[in-house]
Amino acid sequence: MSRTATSSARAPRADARRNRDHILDAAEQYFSKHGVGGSLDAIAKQAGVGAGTLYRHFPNREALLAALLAARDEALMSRRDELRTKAANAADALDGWLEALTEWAGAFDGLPDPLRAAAATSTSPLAVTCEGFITTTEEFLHAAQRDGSARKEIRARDLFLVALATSWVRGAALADGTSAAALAGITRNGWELNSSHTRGVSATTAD
Amino acid sequence: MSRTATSSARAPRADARRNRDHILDAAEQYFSKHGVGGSLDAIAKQAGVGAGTLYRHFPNREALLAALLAARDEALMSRRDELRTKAANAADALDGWLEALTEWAGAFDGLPDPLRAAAATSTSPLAVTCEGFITTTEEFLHAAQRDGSARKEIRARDLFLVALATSWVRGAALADGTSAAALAGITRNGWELNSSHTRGVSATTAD
DNA sequence: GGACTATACGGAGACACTCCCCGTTTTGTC
DNA sequence: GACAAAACGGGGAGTGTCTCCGTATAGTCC
Repeated sequence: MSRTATSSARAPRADARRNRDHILDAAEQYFSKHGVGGSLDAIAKQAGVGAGTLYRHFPNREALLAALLAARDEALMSRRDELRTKAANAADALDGWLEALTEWAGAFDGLPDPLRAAAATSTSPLAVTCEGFITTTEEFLHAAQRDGSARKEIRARDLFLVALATSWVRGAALADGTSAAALAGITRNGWELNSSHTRGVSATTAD
Repeated sequence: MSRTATSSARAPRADARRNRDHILDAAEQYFSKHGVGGSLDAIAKQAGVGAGTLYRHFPNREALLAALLAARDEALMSRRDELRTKAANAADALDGWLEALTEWAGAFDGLPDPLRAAAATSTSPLAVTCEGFITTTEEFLHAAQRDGSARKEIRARDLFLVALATSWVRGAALADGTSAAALAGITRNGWELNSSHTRGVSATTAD
Protein backbone atom coordinates (compact mmCIF):
# COMPACT_ATOMS: atom_id res chain seq x y z
CA MET A 1 0.00 0.00 0.00
CA SER A 2 2.98 2.28 -0.25
CA ARG A 3 2.13 3.57 -3.70
CA THR A 4 1.92 7.07 -2.27
CA ALA A 5 5.67 7.05 -1.92
CA THR A 6 5.85 10.17 -4.06
CA SER A 7 6.52 12.50 -1.17
CA SER A 8 8.33 9.89 0.90
CA ALA A 9 5.54 10.24 3.42
CA ARG A 10 5.10 7.34 5.76
CA ALA A 11 1.87 5.39 5.52
CA PRO A 12 -0.79 7.00 7.69
CA ARG A 13 -1.69 5.17 10.84
CA ALA A 14 -4.75 2.98 10.68
CA ASP A 15 -6.71 4.92 13.29
CA ALA A 16 -5.92 8.17 11.53
CA ARG A 17 -7.31 6.90 8.26
CA ARG A 18 -10.37 5.56 10.04
CA ASN A 19 -11.05 8.84 11.78
CA ARG A 20 -10.58 10.75 8.59
CA ASP A 21 -13.25 8.66 6.95
CA HIS A 22 -15.59 9.09 9.87
CA ILE A 23 -15.15 12.85 9.73
CA LEU A 24 -15.82 12.88 6.01
CA ASP A 25 -18.98 10.85 6.47
CA ALA A 26 -20.23 13.08 9.25
CA ALA A 27 -19.42 16.21 7.29
CA GLU A 28 -21.24 14.95 4.23
CA GLN A 29 -24.32 14.36 6.34
CA TYR A 30 -24.03 17.54 8.34
CA PHE A 31 -23.39 19.85 5.41
CA SER A 32 -26.24 18.24 3.53
CA LYS A 33 -28.60 19.06 6.33
CA HIS A 34 -27.24 22.40 7.60
CA GLY A 35 -25.37 23.84 4.64
CA VAL A 36 -21.66 24.50 4.39
CA GLY A 37 -21.87 26.94 7.29
CA GLY A 38 -22.64 24.22 9.82
CA SER A 39 -20.66 23.88 13.02
CA LEU A 40 -17.38 22.03 12.62
CA ASP A 41 -17.32 21.09 16.27
CA ALA A 42 -20.70 19.47 15.79
CA ILE A 43 -19.29 17.46 12.91
CA ALA A 44 -16.40 16.33 15.08
CA LYS A 45 -18.80 15.23 17.77
CA GLN A 46 -21.01 13.40 15.30
CA ALA A 47 -17.93 11.68 13.91
CA GLY A 48 -16.99 10.60 17.41
CA VAL A 49 -13.69 12.44 17.48
CA GLY A 50 -12.34 15.46 19.32
CA ALA A 51 -12.22 18.88 17.72
CA GLY A 52 -8.46 18.70 17.63
CA THR A 53 -8.58 15.60 15.48
CA LEU A 54 -10.86 17.27 12.97
CA TYR A 55 -8.63 20.31 12.66
CA ARG A 56 -5.52 18.18 12.35
CA HIS A 57 -6.97 16.39 9.36
CA PHE A 58 -8.60 19.47 7.83
CA PRO A 59 -7.05 22.76 8.95
CA ASN A 60 -10.11 24.74 7.97
CA ARG A 61 -13.58 24.51 6.55
CA GLU A 62 -12.38 24.86 3.01
CA ALA A 63 -10.01 21.94 3.25
CA LEU A 64 -12.82 19.78 4.53
CA LEU A 65 -15.05 20.95 1.72
CA ALA A 66 -12.38 20.23 -0.85
CA ALA A 67 -11.94 16.68 0.42
CA LEU A 68 -15.68 16.21 0.36
CA LEU A 69 -15.99 17.42 -3.19
CA ALA A 70 -13.11 15.29 -4.40
CA ALA A 71 -15.40 12.31 -4.14
CA ARG A 72 -17.93 13.96 -6.41
CA ASP A 73 -15.42 15.01 -8.99
CA GLU A 74 -15.53 11.60 -10.56
CA ALA A 75 -19.24 11.87 -11.23
CA LEU A 76 -18.74 15.18 -12.96
CA MET A 77 -15.89 13.79 -15.01
CA SER A 78 -17.92 10.90 -16.25
CA ARG A 79 -20.70 13.31 -17.12
CA ARG A 80 -18.14 15.23 -19.16
CA ASP A 81 -17.11 12.08 -21.00
CA GLU A 82 -20.71 11.22 -21.66
CA LEU A 83 -21.38 14.64 -23.12
CA ARG A 84 -18.29 14.42 -25.27
CA THR A 85 -19.53 11.32 -27.00
CA LYS A 86 -23.29 11.45 -26.81
CA ALA A 87 -24.25 15.09 -27.24
CA ALA A 88 -26.12 15.85 -30.46
CA ASN A 89 -24.08 18.97 -31.11
CA ALA A 90 -21.58 21.33 -29.54
CA ALA A 91 -24.21 23.71 -28.19
CA ASP A 92 -26.11 20.98 -26.42
CA ALA A 93 -22.87 19.63 -25.04
CA LEU A 94 -21.91 22.98 -23.58
CA ASP A 95 -25.39 23.49 -22.22
CA GLY A 96 -25.35 20.07 -20.63
CA TRP A 97 -21.96 20.69 -19.09
CA LEU A 98 -23.03 23.99 -17.61
CA GLU A 99 -26.10 22.35 -16.15
CA ALA A 100 -23.94 19.63 -14.65
CA LEU A 101 -21.64 22.28 -13.16
CA THR A 102 -24.60 24.14 -11.73
CA GLU A 103 -25.91 21.02 -10.10
CA TRP A 104 -22.50 20.14 -8.75
CA ALA A 105 -22.18 23.56 -7.14
CA GLY A 106 -25.54 23.03 -5.53
CA ALA A 107 -24.51 19.86 -3.75
CA PHE A 108 -24.64 21.67 -0.42
CA ASP A 109 -26.48 24.74 0.63
CA GLY A 110 -24.13 27.71 0.46
CA LEU A 111 -21.48 25.89 -1.52
CA PRO A 112 -21.32 28.46 -4.35
CA ASP A 113 -19.81 31.05 -2.01
CA PRO A 114 -16.56 29.26 -1.17
CA LEU A 115 -16.33 28.13 -4.78
CA ARG A 116 -16.58 31.68 -6.04
CA ALA A 117 -13.97 32.75 -3.52
CA ALA A 118 -11.74 29.89 -4.62
CA ALA A 119 -12.13 30.78 -8.28
CA ALA A 120 -10.77 34.21 -7.48
CA THR A 121 -7.94 33.42 -5.09
CA SER A 122 -6.34 30.41 -6.76
CA THR A 123 -4.49 29.65 -3.54
CA SER A 124 -6.98 27.31 -1.94
CA PRO A 125 -7.50 23.58 -2.25
CA LEU A 126 -10.82 24.30 -3.94
CA ALA A 127 -9.16 26.52 -6.50
CA VAL A 128 -7.44 23.58 -8.13
CA THR A 129 -10.75 21.85 -8.63
CA CYS A 130 -12.30 25.01 -10.03
CA GLU A 131 -9.51 25.59 -12.48
CA GLY A 132 -9.86 22.08 -13.78
CA PHE A 133 -13.53 22.59 -14.43
CA ILE A 134 -12.91 25.92 -16.10
CA THR A 135 -10.56 24.14 -18.46
CA THR A 136 -13.24 21.62 -19.32
CA THR A 137 -15.69 24.46 -19.84
CA GLU A 138 -13.22 25.95 -22.25
CA GLU A 139 -13.07 22.76 -24.21
CA PHE A 140 -16.82 22.65 -24.72
CA LEU A 141 -17.00 26.36 -25.35
CA HIS A 142 -14.32 26.33 -28.02
CA ALA A 143 -16.03 23.49 -29.80
CA ALA A 144 -19.27 25.46 -29.84
CA GLN A 145 -17.50 28.58 -31.01
CA ARG A 146 -15.79 26.71 -33.81
CA ASP A 147 -19.02 25.41 -35.23
CA GLY A 148 -20.62 28.82 -34.88
CA SER A 149 -23.13 28.01 -32.19
CA ALA A 150 -21.58 30.15 -29.46
CA ARG A 151 -20.68 33.83 -29.47
CA LYS A 152 -16.98 34.36 -29.96
CA GLU A 153 -16.48 36.96 -27.24
CA ILE A 154 -17.58 34.64 -24.45
CA ARG A 155 -14.89 33.39 -22.08
CA ALA A 156 -14.88 30.07 -20.30
CA ARG A 157 -14.17 31.59 -16.91
CA ASP A 158 -17.21 33.80 -17.20
CA LEU A 159 -19.42 30.89 -18.10
CA PHE A 160 -18.10 29.02 -15.09
CA LEU A 161 -19.02 31.97 -12.93
CA VAL A 162 -22.45 32.08 -14.50
CA ALA A 163 -22.95 28.45 -13.55
CA LEU A 164 -21.94 29.22 -9.98
CA ALA A 165 -24.22 32.23 -9.92
CA THR A 166 -27.13 30.17 -11.19
CA SER A 167 -26.50 27.68 -8.45
CA TRP A 168 -26.33 30.52 -5.98
CA VAL A 169 -29.72 31.80 -7.05
CA ARG A 170 -31.23 28.35 -6.87
CA GLY A 171 -30.04 28.07 -3.32
CA ALA A 172 -32.66 30.57 -2.26
CA ALA A 173 -35.21 28.73 -4.33
CA LEU A 174 -38.49 30.44 -4.69
CA ALA A 175 -41.24 28.05 -3.81
CA ASP A 176 -42.35 27.36 -7.37
CA GLY A 177 -38.90 26.42 -8.59
CA THR A 178 -39.58 27.67 -12.09
CA SER A 179 -36.71 30.11 -11.70
CA ALA A 180 -34.24 27.29 -12.11
CA ALA A 181 -35.35 26.67 -15.68
CA ALA A 182 -35.76 30.36 -16.39
CA LEU A 183 -32.20 31.08 -15.35
CA ALA A 184 -30.89 28.26 -17.48
CA GLY A 185 -32.80 29.66 -20.43
CA ILE A 186 -31.49 33.15 -19.97
CA THR A 187 -27.99 31.80 -19.67
CA ARG A 188 -28.23 29.75 -22.83
CA ASN A 189 -29.58 32.66 -24.80
CA GLY A 190 -26.75 34.63 -23.32
CA TRP A 191 -24.00 32.64 -24.93
CA GLU A 192 -25.72 31.02 -27.87
CA LEU A 193 -25.40 32.61 -31.25
CA ASN A 194 -28.40 31.61 -33.31
CA SER A 195 -30.87 30.99 -30.55
CA SER A 196 -33.94 30.28 -32.59
CA HIS A 197 -35.43 28.18 -29.87
CA THR A 198 -37.17 29.68 -26.90
CA ARG A 199 -36.00 27.78 -23.94
CA GLY A 200 -36.61 28.10 -20.25
CA VAL A 201 -40.33 27.56 -20.11
CA SER A 202 -41.30 24.97 -22.62
CA ALA A 203 -38.26 23.30 -24.11
CA THR A 204 -36.76 21.91 -20.92
CA THR A 205 -38.13 19.07 -18.93
CA ALA A 206 -39.04 20.16 -15.45
CA ASP A 207 -36.38 18.80 -13.15
CA MET B 1 -51.12 50.04 15.69
CA SER B 2 -50.73 53.50 14.29
CA ARG B 3 -49.71 52.50 10.83
CA THR B 4 -47.20 54.48 8.84
CA ALA B 5 -45.96 56.30 11.89
CA THR B 6 -44.69 59.33 10.04
CA SER B 7 -43.43 61.14 13.09
CA SER B 8 -46.79 60.70 14.74
CA ALA B 9 -47.20 58.80 18.02
CA ARG B 10 -44.56 60.24 20.31
CA ALA B 11 -41.40 62.01 19.28
CA PRO B 12 -38.32 59.87 19.91
CA ARG B 13 -35.98 61.20 22.52
CA ALA B 14 -33.19 63.36 21.24
CA ASP B 15 -30.37 61.10 22.41
CA ALA B 16 -32.06 58.11 20.85
CA ARG B 17 -32.22 59.78 17.48
CA ARG B 18 -28.64 60.94 17.82
CA ASN B 19 -27.41 57.46 18.68
CA ARG B 20 -29.38 55.96 15.84
CA ASP B 21 -27.63 58.27 13.43
CA HIS B 22 -24.24 57.55 14.90
CA ILE B 23 -24.86 53.83 14.53
CA LEU B 24 -25.95 54.26 10.94
CA ASP B 25 -22.85 56.26 10.15
CA ALA B 26 -20.56 53.77 11.79
CA ALA B 27 -22.32 50.88 10.08
CA GLU B 28 -22.01 52.53 6.68
CA GLN B 29 -18.30 52.92 7.22
CA TYR B 30 -17.77 49.53 8.76
CA PHE B 31 -19.76 47.58 6.20
CA SER B 32 -18.00 49.43 3.42
CA LYS B 33 -14.67 48.32 4.75
CA HIS B 34 -15.42 44.86 6.10
CA GLY B 35 -18.49 43.76 4.19
CA VAL B 36 -21.93 43.04 5.56
CA GLY B 37 -20.51 40.29 7.72
CA GLY B 38 -18.56 42.70 9.92
CA SER B 39 -18.89 42.58 13.68
CA LEU B 40 -21.91 44.42 15.04
CA ASP B 41 -20.24 44.91 18.38
CA ALA B 42 -17.41 46.66 16.60
CA ILE B 43 -19.91 48.97 14.95
CA ALA B 44 -21.45 49.76 18.32
CA LYS B 45 -18.06 50.56 19.71
CA GLN B 46 -17.14 52.72 16.75
CA ALA B 47 -20.44 54.54 17.13
CA GLY B 48 -19.64 55.15 20.77
CA VAL B 49 -22.61 53.22 22.12
CA GLY B 50 -23.09 49.97 23.97
CA ALA B 51 -24.08 46.79 22.25
CA GLY B 52 -27.48 46.92 23.91
CA THR B 53 -28.21 50.26 22.30
CA LEU B 54 -27.39 48.97 18.87
CA TYR B 55 -29.62 45.96 19.26
CA ARG B 56 -32.46 48.05 20.64
CA HIS B 57 -32.45 50.22 17.53
CA PHE B 58 -31.82 47.38 15.11
CA PRO B 59 -32.85 43.97 16.41
CA ASN B 60 -30.63 42.18 13.93
CA ARG B 61 -28.17 42.61 11.13
CA GLU B 62 -30.86 42.67 8.50
CA ALA B 63 -32.74 45.51 10.13
CA LEU B 64 -29.57 47.56 10.22
CA LEU B 65 -28.92 46.77 6.60
CA ALA B 66 -32.44 47.74 5.64
CA ALA B 67 -32.11 51.11 7.35
CA LEU B 68 -28.80 51.65 5.66
CA LEU B 69 -30.19 50.87 2.24
CA ALA B 70 -33.23 53.06 2.73
CA ALA B 71 -30.98 56.05 2.25
CA ARG B 72 -29.79 54.69 -1.08
CA ASP B 73 -33.24 53.88 -2.34
CA GLU B 74 -33.77 57.45 -3.37
CA ALA B 75 -30.80 57.37 -5.68
CA LEU B 76 -32.16 54.30 -7.39
CA MET B 77 -35.57 55.87 -7.72
CA SER B 78 -34.22 58.93 -9.40
CA ARG B 79 -32.22 56.70 -11.70
CA ARG B 80 -35.46 54.97 -12.57
CA ASP B 81 -37.13 58.28 -13.37
CA GLU B 82 -34.18 59.30 -15.48
CA LEU B 83 -34.35 56.09 -17.48
CA ARG B 84 -38.08 56.48 -17.97
CA THR B 85 -37.65 59.78 -19.71
CA LYS B 86 -34.21 59.74 -21.25
CA ALA B 87 -33.65 56.21 -22.48
CA ALA B 88 -33.49 55.90 -26.27
CA ASN B 89 -35.69 52.80 -26.26
CA ALA B 90 -37.29 50.23 -24.01
CA ALA B 91 -34.42 47.78 -24.30
CA ASP B 92 -31.82 50.33 -23.27
CA ALA B 93 -34.03 51.42 -20.41
CA LEU B 94 -34.34 47.89 -19.08
CA ASP B 95 -30.64 47.33 -19.54
CA GLY B 96 -29.85 50.54 -17.69
CA TRP B 97 -32.20 49.65 -14.88
CA LEU B 98 -30.66 46.21 -14.45
CA GLU B 99 -27.22 47.75 -14.37
CA ALA B 100 -28.37 50.21 -11.71
CA LEU B 101 -29.83 47.36 -9.68
CA THR B 102 -26.62 45.41 -9.98
CA GLU B 103 -24.62 48.34 -8.77
CA TRP B 104 -27.02 48.97 -5.92
CA ALA B 105 -26.69 45.38 -4.75
CA GLY B 106 -22.94 45.77 -4.78
CA ALA B 107 -22.90 48.69 -2.38
CA PHE B 108 -21.35 46.49 0.29
CA ASP B 109 -19.35 43.35 0.04
CA GLY B 110 -21.64 40.39 0.63
CA LEU B 111 -24.84 42.38 0.27
CA PRO B 112 -26.33 40.16 -2.44
CA ASP B 113 -26.69 37.30 0.02
CA PRO B 114 -29.15 38.89 2.44
CA LEU B 115 -30.96 40.42 -0.54
CA ARG B 116 -31.42 37.06 -2.16
CA ALA B 117 -32.64 35.64 1.12
CA ALA B 118 -35.05 38.54 1.48
CA ALA B 119 -36.37 38.11 -2.04
CA ALA B 120 -37.32 34.58 -1.13
CA THR B 121 -38.76 35.00 2.35
CA SER B 122 -40.85 38.13 1.96
CA THR B 123 -41.03 38.50 5.71
CA SER B 124 -38.02 40.71 6.27
CA PRO B 125 -37.56 44.46 6.18
CA LEU B 126 -35.39 44.00 3.12
CA ALA B 127 -38.09 42.04 1.36
CA VAL B 128 -40.27 45.11 1.02
CA THR B 129 -37.50 46.96 -0.72
CA CYS B 130 -36.83 44.03 -3.01
CA GLU B 131 -40.45 43.66 -3.99
CA GLY B 132 -40.61 47.30 -4.90
CA PHE B 133 -37.65 46.97 -7.18
CA ILE B 134 -39.07 43.86 -8.76
CA THR B 135 -42.16 45.84 -9.59
CA THR B 136 -40.09 48.51 -11.26
CA THR B 137 -38.23 45.81 -13.15
CA GLU B 138 -41.57 44.53 -14.33
CA GLU B 139 -42.50 47.95 -15.64
CA PHE B 140 -39.38 48.21 -17.76
CA LEU B 141 -39.62 44.60 -18.82
CA HIS B 142 -43.21 44.87 -19.98
CA ALA B 143 -42.42 47.94 -22.00
CA ALA B 144 -39.61 46.10 -23.71
CA GLN B 145 -41.78 43.06 -24.31
CA ARG B 146 -44.53 45.19 -25.82
CA ASP B 147 -42.26 46.73 -28.39
CA GLY B 148 -40.77 43.35 -29.19
CA SER B 149 -37.29 43.92 -27.83
CA ALA B 150 -37.49 41.43 -24.97
CA ARG B 151 -38.41 37.77 -24.99
CA LYS B 152 -41.94 37.20 -23.82
CA GLU B 153 -41.23 34.28 -21.51
CA ILE B 154 -38.93 36.29 -19.26
CA ARG B 155 -40.24 37.20 -15.82
CA ALA B 156 -39.32 40.27 -13.83
CA ARG B 157 -38.47 38.35 -10.70
CA ASP B 158 -35.97 36.26 -12.58
CA LEU B 159 -34.32 39.33 -14.03
CA PHE B 160 -34.07 40.79 -10.56
CA LEU B 161 -32.38 37.62 -9.39
CA VAL B 162 -30.04 37.79 -12.36
CA ALA B 163 -29.04 41.30 -11.32
CA LEU B 164 -28.35 40.09 -7.79
CA ALA B 165 -26.39 37.15 -9.11
CA THR B 166 -24.31 39.43 -11.31
CA SER B 167 -23.55 41.55 -8.31
CA TRP B 168 -22.67 38.44 -6.38
CA VAL B 169 -20.17 37.40 -9.02
CA ARG B 170 -18.65 40.84 -9.16
CA GLY B 171 -18.12 40.69 -5.42
CA ALA B 172 -15.35 38.17 -5.95
CA ALA B 173 -13.96 40.31 -8.71
CA LEU B 174 -11.24 38.79 -10.74
CA ALA B 175 -8.38 41.16 -10.88
CA ASP B 176 -8.96 42.30 -14.44
CA GLY B 177 -12.58 43.19 -13.86
CA THR B 178 -13.55 42.37 -17.42
CA SER B 179 -15.98 39.85 -16.06
CA ALA B 180 -18.31 42.64 -15.02
CA ALA B 181 -18.89 43.68 -18.61
CA ALA B 182 -18.94 40.10 -19.82
CA LEU B 183 -21.66 39.17 -17.39
CA ALA B 184 -23.72 42.20 -18.36
CA GLY B 185 -23.38 41.21 -21.99
CA ILE B 186 -24.45 37.63 -21.39
CA THR B 187 -27.40 38.86 -19.40
CA ARG B 188 -28.56 41.24 -22.08
CA ASN B 189 -28.32 38.62 -24.76
CA GLY B 190 -30.22 36.42 -22.39
CA TRP B 191 -33.36 38.48 -22.36
CA GLU B 192 -33.13 40.51 -25.55
CA LEU B 193 -35.01 39.29 -28.55
CA ASN B 194 -33.19 40.58 -31.62
CA SER B 195 -29.72 40.89 -30.23
CA SER B 196 -27.90 41.82 -33.36
CA HIS B 197 -25.31 43.71 -31.40
CA THR B 198 -22.45 42.00 -29.67
CA ARG B 199 -22.02 43.67 -26.36
CA GLY B 200 -19.58 43.16 -23.54
CA VAL B 201 -16.37 43.48 -25.50
CA SER B 202 -16.75 45.83 -28.41
CA ALA B 203 -18.88 45.94 -31.57
CA THR B 204 -21.36 48.68 -30.72
CA THR B 205 -19.99 52.14 -30.42
CA ALA B 206 -22.89 54.27 -29.30
CA ASP B 207 -23.94 52.06 -26.43
C1' DG C 1 5.27 -10.97 23.87
C1' DG C 2 7.37 -6.76 25.76
C1' DA C 3 9.35 -2.38 25.28
C1' DC C 4 9.95 1.75 22.82
C1' DT C 5 8.89 5.78 19.84
C1' DA C 6 6.63 8.24 16.41
C1' DT C 7 2.07 9.33 15.63
C1' DA C 8 -2.43 10.54 16.68
C1' DC C 9 -6.04 11.56 19.99
C1' DG C 10 -9.20 14.51 22.82
C1' DG C 11 -11.00 18.08 25.17
C1' DA C 12 -10.05 22.10 27.94
C1' DG C 13 -9.26 26.75 27.08
C1' DA C 14 -8.36 31.38 24.75
C1' DC C 15 -10.70 34.29 21.94
C1' DA C 16 -14.55 36.30 19.03
C1' DC C 17 -19.30 37.22 18.12
C1' DT C 18 -24.39 37.67 18.90
C1' DC C 19 -27.87 38.97 21.71
C1' DC C 20 -30.47 39.53 26.34
C1' DC C 21 -31.04 41.48 30.78
C1' DC C 22 -31.36 44.81 34.23
C1' DG C 23 -29.36 48.41 37.21
C1' DT C 24 -28.21 53.17 36.11
C1' DT C 25 -28.41 57.53 33.64
C1' DT C 26 -30.64 60.97 30.82
C1' DT C 27 -34.48 63.51 28.90
C1' DG C 28 -38.51 66.11 28.82
C1' DT C 29 -42.31 67.87 31.48
C1' DC C 30 -44.86 70.09 35.16
C1' DG D 1 -36.05 71.01 40.81
C1' DA D 2 -38.44 66.77 40.91
C1' DC D 3 -40.25 62.80 38.79
C1' DA D 4 -41.48 59.03 35.50
C1' DA D 5 -40.72 57.39 31.16
C1' DA D 6 -37.28 56.47 27.90
C1' DA D 7 -32.92 55.13 26.73
C1' DC D 8 -28.27 53.70 27.89
C1' DG D 9 -24.36 50.38 28.61
C1' DG D 10 -21.85 46.64 29.51
C1' DG D 11 -21.71 42.26 31.86
C1' DG D 12 -22.71 37.64 30.85
C1' DA D 13 -24.82 33.38 28.72
C1' DG D 14 -24.72 30.80 24.71
C1' DT D 15 -22.32 29.28 20.58
C1' DG D 16 -18.57 28.77 17.43
C1' DT D 17 -13.50 28.49 15.82
C1' DC D 18 -9.09 26.85 16.39
C1' DT D 19 -4.81 25.71 19.43
C1' DC D 20 -2.13 23.46 22.84
C1' DC D 21 -0.39 19.77 25.31
C1' DG D 22 -0.79 15.76 28.34
C1' DT D 23 -2.21 11.10 27.26
C1' DA D 24 -3.19 6.95 24.52
C1' DT D 25 -2.04 3.88 20.87
C1' DA D 26 -0.23 1.71 16.49
C1' DG D 27 3.53 -0.15 14.52
C1' DT D 28 8.28 -1.89 15.01
C1' DC D 29 12.31 -4.11 16.71
C1' DC D 30 14.16 -7.57 19.62
